[in-house]
Parts: sequence; C-alpha cells; structure tokens
Amino acid sequence: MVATSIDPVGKKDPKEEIMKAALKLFTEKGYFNTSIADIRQLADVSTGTIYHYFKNKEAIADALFEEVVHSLEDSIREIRKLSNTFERLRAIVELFFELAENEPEIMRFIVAVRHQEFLGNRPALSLSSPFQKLTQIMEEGIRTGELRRMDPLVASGVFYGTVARMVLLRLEGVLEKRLEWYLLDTWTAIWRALSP
Amino acid sequence: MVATSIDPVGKKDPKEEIMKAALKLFTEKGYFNTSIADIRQLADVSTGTIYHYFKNKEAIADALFEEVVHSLEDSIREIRKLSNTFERLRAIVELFFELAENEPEIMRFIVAVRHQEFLGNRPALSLSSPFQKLTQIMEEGIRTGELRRMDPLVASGVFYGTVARMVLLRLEGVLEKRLEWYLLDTWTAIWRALSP
DNA sequence: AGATTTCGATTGAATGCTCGATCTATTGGG
DNA sequence: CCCAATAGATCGAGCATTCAATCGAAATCT
Repeated sequence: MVATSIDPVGKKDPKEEIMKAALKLFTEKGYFNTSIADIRQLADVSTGTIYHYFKNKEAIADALFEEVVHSLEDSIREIRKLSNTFERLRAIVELFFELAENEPEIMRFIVAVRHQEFLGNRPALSLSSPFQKLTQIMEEGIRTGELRRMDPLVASGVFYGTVARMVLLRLEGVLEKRLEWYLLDTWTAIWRALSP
Repeated sequence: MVATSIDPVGKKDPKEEIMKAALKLFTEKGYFNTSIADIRQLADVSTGTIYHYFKNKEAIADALFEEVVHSLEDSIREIRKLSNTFERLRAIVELFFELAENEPEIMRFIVAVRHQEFLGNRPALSLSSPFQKLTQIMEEGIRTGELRRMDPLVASGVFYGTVARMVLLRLEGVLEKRLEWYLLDTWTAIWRALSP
C-alpha cells in the first residue's frame, strides 16, 4: 500500500534498462552480433516492450549515440570556460582518461564503435560537434599564441589521436596500469607537440 | 588459339577478384552489410566459385587480414634497416600517408575496420605484430637516447595514434588536401613529442 | 466505497524475410 | 576420361518486426 513497487530500490525504468543492456552488448560484441533477443534477456523485458519504446534496433543505437554526444558536449562546454588553452586541453585528457576507467562502456562506444555502419545518415563521430569544438579550441590557442603555429586540424589530430589511442590500448587490455599512471608521460608528449 | 583467355590483359584469377571485391565492399559498407551476393556480383563469379576458394565469408576477411598484416610487416622490416630512429619513424609516417592516398581501401581496412567483430579469435590489430614492432623501435630509440625517456607504450601510442587519426580524417574527407600537405606539421609535432 | 471503464504498458508466440551455406549438375582443359 | 572449376537453384537457421491478447492502475461512475 505504501510502496508503488515491490523492489525497495530499483525503479526499473524499462527504457533505461534497455539502453543500458544495449550499450553493454553493442560495445562488447558489436551491433551486428547483438540480437534483440540478447537485449531482451539482459534488460529483462519482453520483445514487445522494446518495440514499445523504440521504433527498431537502430533507434536504440541512435538514442545511445545522442545521449553520449550530448553528455560529451556538456563536458566540453564546461571545460571551455577554463582560463587558458593549457588548462583546457589538460582537462580534456583527464576527462577521457577518467571516463575510460569509470565508464569503460561509454568510452568504448566513443572510440571503438563504427557508428556509420549501422546509423544510416549520421555524420561520423569524427565530424560530430564535440570534435568540432576541439578544433575550435585549437584555433583559438594558435591565434592567441598559446599553441605553436600549425594547421589546427593537425593539432586536433595529434591531440585526439593520441588520447583516443591511449584509451583504446587501455580498454583492449594492452596497458596494464590505470591510465592515471600514463597521464604525465602522455600529457608531456602532447604539450611538447603543441606548445610554441 | 594463341591466347588462353579472351581478355587481352586481365588474367582474372577468381580468388584475387573475390578478395578485391570483398576488400572494397567490407571497407565501404562494412563486413555485416556485405552479403555473399554482393561479393559474387562485384567479383563477377558464381556462389559456387566463392565457396570453392573460401571455406566461408569469414575466411575471406581472414585472408585479407593476413595479406595486409604481412605486407605491413614487410614494409616495417625494411624500414627497420634504416640507420636511426628519426629516419625510421619518419619513413613510417610517409608510408602510411602514401598508402592512404594510393591504396585507400587497404588503409581503411587497417585503421577503420573493427576486425574483432567478425574475425573470431584474432588478436586486435592493436596487438598484431606490426604494432609490436613499432613499440620495439620506440624501446630501442629510448635506450640509445635518440628519444626522450618515457614509457615506450606511450611513445608508440602518441605516434600511431596521431598518424592513424590523420589518415582517418583524410579517408573521411575531413582533410581536403592530400596528406603530403600536412606531413611537415604532423611530423614536426610527432618529433617534438618524442625527441629528447 | 465499490463497481466499471479506459488505455497505456507488457507479453510472447507467430510471421516473413534475408542471407550464408550446401548440393547437384555441367563444363572444359590437360 | 578425369577432375578441378563453375554455375545457380535450394535450403533452413536466425533474426527483426508485428500483432492480438492480457494486465493493471488510475479515472469515472453509481
């Protein structure tokens, strides 16, 4: 009479359960190796429920993509408020490294999933707004003399390429220590590459 | 009576035609979006012929992987003969940039295909022998003092991450000029990051 | 309060289709 | 005459999606 649900803690919003299960499976086995039946089982819902909340399988991936991009945008927007380019870039490295340790599935979805293969018309993540914002930070840094004169696309390529590669190596189990352990070396290398 | 084939030039080795078609389709649409029928059509052979030369669809991808890795190994082996670390790393950047312009499909297969999703038990390309060789070059360079003291995995992460990212940006059409145009900036950044 | 209606949420069996793989038949070069 | 090579029809498993039926909690009525 008091509680609306038997389970004292879990609200079990089905939509969230479905997305959580899909994220886990998509990043673990890949989109095409994941069947609706797999998601159904892990999320502990019926087929019908899945199709009640999502138009089809692709729409689940689409919702995940949207969510991750928005969350990244928010983080980057916050980071842009920092006072100088050094702080901004360093904060982005730390954000990615921390995410990789604490939310490996989300990070895998960002750096290791080929979205174009199943998300019909989305621009590649390489062209999505967080990446554009990164290039803007580079342009600004070069303009103010905080970064060396160079093509901004090369600057963001060096930066994102390095960070994403370190994250991937960690997610694949090549790096045995936590990413914080590699932070100093990584950041030193990046800053030497970009600073004047 | 003279020629063994009607076509004056093309030998049309079916196995090669199949692999060529598969490479094109796998890199363009992805492994799972490519059907045997697609390959059959593009390679202009029958289903029976495909299964005569390959056990199954996966075996085609496997053969491609093998071929690419071997060819990469050969190139890296040659490059290791160069006299110092500077020359070696620079040669690798040039190799990747040149491959991206002249053999975009092969390059896409290297940097943009998630092999683990369909090649059962292969180690990720990140762990394959060309990548290990790269890390060895880094270790050696650090030992001889040609590179700054740092974790060799970070060194190879910075290096390969940057190169692969530039290549990918080019393949995705983000970089409008040929990669040679970005070579100087890219190499300067890499060398600043790694040199003592 | 109790009975009745309503409607979104949920279920899972049924459907239909794509596609990898197989199989039998035919060909033609040595 | 033999056997590798080729052809293409056929099969059947797996999978995304649909659908008719049921639930259950609130809203409305008596």
